[in-house]
Amino acid sequence: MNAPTAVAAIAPTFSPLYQQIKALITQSLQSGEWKPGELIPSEVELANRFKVSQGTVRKAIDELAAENLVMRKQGKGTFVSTHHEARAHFRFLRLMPDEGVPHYPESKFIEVKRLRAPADVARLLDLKAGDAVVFIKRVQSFDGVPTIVEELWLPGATFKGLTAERLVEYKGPMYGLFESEFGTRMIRATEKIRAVCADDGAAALLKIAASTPLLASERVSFTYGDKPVELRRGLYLTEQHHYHNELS
Amino acid sequence: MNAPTAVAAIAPTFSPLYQQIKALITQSLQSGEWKPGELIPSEVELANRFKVSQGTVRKAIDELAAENLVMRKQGKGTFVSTHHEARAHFRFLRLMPDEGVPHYPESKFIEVKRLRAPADVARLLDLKAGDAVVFIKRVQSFDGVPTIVEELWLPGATFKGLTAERLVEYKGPMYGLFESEFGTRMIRATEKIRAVCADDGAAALLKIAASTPLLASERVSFTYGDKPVELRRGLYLTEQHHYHNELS
DNA sequence: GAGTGGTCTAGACCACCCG
DNA sequence: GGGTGGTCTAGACCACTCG
Repeated sequence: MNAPTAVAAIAPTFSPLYQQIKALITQSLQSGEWKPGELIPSEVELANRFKVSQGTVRKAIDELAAENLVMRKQGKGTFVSTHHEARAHFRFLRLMPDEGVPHYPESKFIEVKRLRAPADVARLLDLKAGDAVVFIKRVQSFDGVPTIVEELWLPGATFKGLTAERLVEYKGPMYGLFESEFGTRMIRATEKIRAVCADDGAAALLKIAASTPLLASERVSFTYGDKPVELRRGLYLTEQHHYHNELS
Repeated sequence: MNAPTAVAAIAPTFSPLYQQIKALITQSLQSGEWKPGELIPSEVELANRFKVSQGTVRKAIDELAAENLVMRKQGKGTFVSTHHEARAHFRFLRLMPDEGVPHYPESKFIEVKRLRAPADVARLLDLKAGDAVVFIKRVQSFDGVPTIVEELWLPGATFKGLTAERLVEYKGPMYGLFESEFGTRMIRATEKIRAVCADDGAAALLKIAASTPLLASERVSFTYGDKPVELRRGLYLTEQHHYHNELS
């Protein structure tokens, strides 16, 4: 493996063993061999399966834990991460109340429909313009105060059978629903944030004056293999809340 | 070490060896034994010094590297991180151009003076109201377009001798100056972001209409030991730029 | 070729959880 | 008491850098 060839090696042909193990474990996560919330085999068991030492498996799992794909619990084992836990809820929700403890908002769905992807949406979701997408529009409120108006675009192929009923009856974060019902786990996301003036539509939904300044966020979320699976455009009212970020 | 006592242990008295080593190395970084940009002793050397195995030193340095306090370079050694490098420049500057490659803005200083800390500033900087602080106001421009107006508050005791001249003549990011001239390295920061309307002052400096929506950021930066050493309140024009964030 | 960080192994022991 | 992850060690070898 990684033997020199007659021509100079262009690409880095060397891949550490623990990275290969990590890739194998990731495959099992992706294929659903171990589902979110479940216990994965112990380190010694995986070491035997892959014919490597425990230390090598350990280093692979270390990285997966750092990327929030699994969670280690001393004395119990290693578990597949899930969006169904308090810990995970605030990983993607960065809007915090200026006073008081963070909590999850209530959702009201305005619109849920299937349509064909506009060019800009298609580009961000790695689809072709005209491909089927699910469009969702909702308003979220903290303690009854409408604060977020959000439009989501999801690849239609992945989210077949997603209806307004499913969304309404489901309690908890939407990423939990996506994970349980559609086998799609959001791993990471990139966000672009700017300041804008509320247009008439947003102003009406948030019950504020038009031209109130709002935070505008465009988020693209990715699942395994860096595949984009959600475009979310949100407007945030930041009178009683702020977007929290840690720079490190 | 960590011996059981007659009474039940209340606090977790156990601290892994590598954490203790990490703390010792951090002390040396803080004390200036190894300065930013410099090479620190090799892993074997540190292992000998601390009478532990190389693996233990390695794990300590692994964490320091993950926290951006040091940088490893295979074949060369481990270096103390510094803000004088391209890599570091965009760790704290999250405003990116919508088009084109990120680059550093030019600064124009509006005001540099020493005064007594208002109550809110004192609280965030862990000072007493009335303590001496340095106040800086500046405008930053990308390609000649004024885009950021920023007010900084710094503890007067730490930044003795900081003058407008030093700021103006210094080329490069301000954190580089703070590091080189005042021995204060910014390690991490927390940021609160909201949308606001430009007031007359900001509008004049940014050459925009009053009531243009702007991103308002309040950042508190910390040095070693989680000590707050900078409060920065910025207004960002997001017509041609956006605040970039990675959620993971 | 010597020195550095990076990988891999094997084995011992510790802290934690649970039946 | 037996299983799990967590720590620590000692030693071998690999990849990279530089004189």
